[in-house]
Amino acid sequence: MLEEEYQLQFFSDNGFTRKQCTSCGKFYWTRDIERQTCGDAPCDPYTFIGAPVFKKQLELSEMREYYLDFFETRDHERMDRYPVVARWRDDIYLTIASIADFQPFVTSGQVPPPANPLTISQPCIRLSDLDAVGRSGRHLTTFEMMAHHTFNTKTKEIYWKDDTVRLCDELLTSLGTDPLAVTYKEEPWAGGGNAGPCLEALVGGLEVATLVFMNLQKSREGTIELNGDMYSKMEDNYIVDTGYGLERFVWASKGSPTIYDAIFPTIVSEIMDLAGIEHQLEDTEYSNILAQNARLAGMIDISEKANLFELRKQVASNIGISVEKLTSIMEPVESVYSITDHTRCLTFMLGDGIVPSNVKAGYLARLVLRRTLRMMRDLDIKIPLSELVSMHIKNLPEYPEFEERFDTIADILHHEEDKFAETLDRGKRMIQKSAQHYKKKNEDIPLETLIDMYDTHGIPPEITREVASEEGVSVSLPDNFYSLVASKHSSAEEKVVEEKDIEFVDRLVNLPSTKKLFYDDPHRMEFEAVVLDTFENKIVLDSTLMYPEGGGQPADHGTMTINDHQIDIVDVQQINDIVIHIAGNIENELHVRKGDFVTVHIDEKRRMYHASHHTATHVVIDAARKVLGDHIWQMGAQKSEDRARLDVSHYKRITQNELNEIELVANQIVMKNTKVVAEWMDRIEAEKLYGFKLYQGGVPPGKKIRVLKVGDDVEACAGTHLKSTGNVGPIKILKTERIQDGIERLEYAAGEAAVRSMQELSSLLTQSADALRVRPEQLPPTIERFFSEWKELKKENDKLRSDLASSRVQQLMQDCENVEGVHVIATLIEGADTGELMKIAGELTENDDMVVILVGDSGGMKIVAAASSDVVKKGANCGSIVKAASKAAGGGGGGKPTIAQGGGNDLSKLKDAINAGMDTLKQQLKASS
RNA sequence: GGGCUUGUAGAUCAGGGGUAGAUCGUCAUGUUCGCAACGUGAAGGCCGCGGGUUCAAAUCCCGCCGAGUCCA
Repeated sequence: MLEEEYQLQFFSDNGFTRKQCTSCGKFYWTRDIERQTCGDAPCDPYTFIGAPVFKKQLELSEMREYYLDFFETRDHERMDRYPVVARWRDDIYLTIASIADFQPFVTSGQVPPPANPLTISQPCIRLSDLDAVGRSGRHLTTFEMMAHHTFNTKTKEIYWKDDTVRLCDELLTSLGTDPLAVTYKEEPWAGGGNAGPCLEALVGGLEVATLVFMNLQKSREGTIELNGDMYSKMEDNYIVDTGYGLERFVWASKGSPTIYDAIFPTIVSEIMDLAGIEHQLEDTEYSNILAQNARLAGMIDISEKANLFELRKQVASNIGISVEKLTSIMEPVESVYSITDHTRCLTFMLGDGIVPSNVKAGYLARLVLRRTLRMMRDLDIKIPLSELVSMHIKNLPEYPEFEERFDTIADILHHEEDKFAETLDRGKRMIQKSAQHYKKKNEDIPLETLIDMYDTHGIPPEITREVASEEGVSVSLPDNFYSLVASKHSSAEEKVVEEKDIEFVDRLVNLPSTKKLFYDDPHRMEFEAVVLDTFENKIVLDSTLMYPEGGGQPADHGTMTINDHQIDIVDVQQINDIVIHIAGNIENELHVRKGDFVTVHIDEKRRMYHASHHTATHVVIDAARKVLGDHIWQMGAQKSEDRARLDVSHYKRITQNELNEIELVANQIVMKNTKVVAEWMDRIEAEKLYGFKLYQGGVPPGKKIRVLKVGDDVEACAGTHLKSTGNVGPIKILKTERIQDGIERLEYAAGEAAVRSMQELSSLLTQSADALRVRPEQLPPTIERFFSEWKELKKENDKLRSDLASSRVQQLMQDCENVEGVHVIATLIEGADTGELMKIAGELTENDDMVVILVGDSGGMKIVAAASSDVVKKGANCGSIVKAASKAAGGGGGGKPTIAQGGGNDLSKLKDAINAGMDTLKQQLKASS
């Protein structure tokens, strides 16, 4: 990054000099002429622990208010926070920074900022340093990024670097920071396709703020290189993106040994009590250990296991105790810190409506939740998670929405606890079995099993080791366990590259946006338009009434007439703002040219069916939310002519009662017959008015969005709809399906389709009832009766068959012939199937010196041979007897020496089969005698 | 979105082409004033559903449904 980017008027006016750090070699700005190092760890150790850098100690809420108020009085507009789950983004699940609130449309300039300049304190969640949380003394999964942002354009600059640094500096000094202690380190920043110069504000070894001047974007033609990527200047809009860590400010104001003791001391101490740990920060020796640990951890990246050991070694030697002693002191304390942090993370996640799942954001919630449960288990903390979350909610009165949602949150947590307990139980049984297996072989449990337990069954390796050692089998757990798991995945992954009509897309760039008439004129089904371009079977018009596929609503169909020629339009797609009509029945050439006038008729029925299912979808989600709760979010939707489906987030299976209730409520909404209202609104205004619930079906681009109200549901929606809910007609929910953990799929039909599906259902009923000669309402008991009778008859049949078999045994004994000194019975048993033959054979061979070759003729030819064990000793092998016999019958067979079965299709070969069997038996007996 | 595992008696699981099993639980019965414990015996299975391969499928293959889990 260029040096002049950092030459600010503010620095020269205020006696700053630019220096190079003697330790890391990076450049920084300071007022302190004596200073040698940049102020950042590891060049400078933490000095604020035990010696706060601010004059006053402030709690989280006080500090947040101080900050927001500071910027508010300096002409910044205060913004409400955004949710921690980034519903408005499709590239990230969680809000990771304050600027994420304004990406991508505000930062790209497509949408004007909600205020300019603005200030906000945005709760963020980052799970990338999960292992360091609790251990480093400073890492958190959840933090608030306080920020002031400006969005500057070519025509209007609010403020840029000078004012940004000035405001930051004023803020720090207003809190009582010694101006000489503040340094600003130059550190170019890049992320998410943008980049720019950046200054890190450092006090007492702690980075308290990051001031990013975003003025570059990734570009192939760019001339500025950063981290191996090329960037070019953004001329039209350049952005001040700052981030001040609220929790760090509070920590710096208190100077406590760890950030955790600064921000939620009461919860930490409550959990310490529960874990039976004496957490006496007044105890100077104990406090010193924590402080030493945090100071050194500030200088080492402890996500590596080896580094953690190194940290322990240093702290131990500084304090003069053994590493083992230190570890035994630190580990439980670190776990408590981590539990405290993680439960706060869960509070925000669940409070903002994430439903734990095995996919997407829900998976991240479950990951944090299970980590927490594991640590609680290790510390033998037995209270439910909901109580810990409840402590956080009480501690966060600034977030009343969490309190409101607590019942649902607690329910979700209990549900998750049960699930994890079941997973662990299942896992333990598997490990016990596996351990016993290896114990017999006198071996350790192999690494493969350890990985499999985790990867396939979700059992953490520590638990595998623990359970195995209870069984007396040892397991070696390598340090790089998780990367071994990861490598197992990466080797199996492959990517499929999609081919696109690049040539066509390139031509689209030069075309104007297609005028979409279907919003203003939703009921007109015929229009004329001018052809702007064609490509193979694709036609672009200047305007259209045809709805392109989008928002789960399929494209309109129709016919296009040009002169006397008719073309079927079988698909309509939208690329950027251009609608493409795709023809189905072209033979060699499209009889349409640029500039032609065409008349288009839309398949009205299809459109109406789609519209009706689309409106019904909004009705159903409204009903689902009313019945199941506010955590219901649309996770996907698809409409067709005869049905529609909606995927919603929900943490348990929808019961039949709930389903009935949803169906009822949905139909009540229909019967209320309220108007369906669509209006184009300013995006920011709509978000302010309705919140992010707008984006159930994804985030549409653009400054203005189409806001659609159906019943109490308000969403950004581009689909075609009916005029009022009454027009939907009946809604019949056809089924639910759990497509993923935490996601339920509802399938339903609306209007005519609903009537037809109900007719189908009742016809199924009457058909079933007719088959049983009963009235439909008699079906359940009748079927019950039939089924149990069927079972009884089956049993009786079995019993009779075996009775029959025994009675035949007597009779068959008379047909016994003597072959090579053994008793042989070889005969046809009419109407017998394999099972019957087996029974007879089994019983006959209870006699000594007995061989039977039985043939049945039920469903083809069945052959069973059996021999008593003494004959087997004499060389008889029924497997080969049956093989030979069934081969003669044109089939195959086999089995054990004592008993075997086979068969063939050719009943006329019956004699041949018996003879072949006999021959084989004779040979066997001869051979061994 | 991708990967892996899995579905057998009320529960937990074995069997992995050749007559469906074990343990616990249930019921009956014996010993007991009664209970527990124990002995003896019995009941209890569309082997998730539907196709296919085969003489033969719980078992192999395909599809569907259900459950679990790791990752992006």
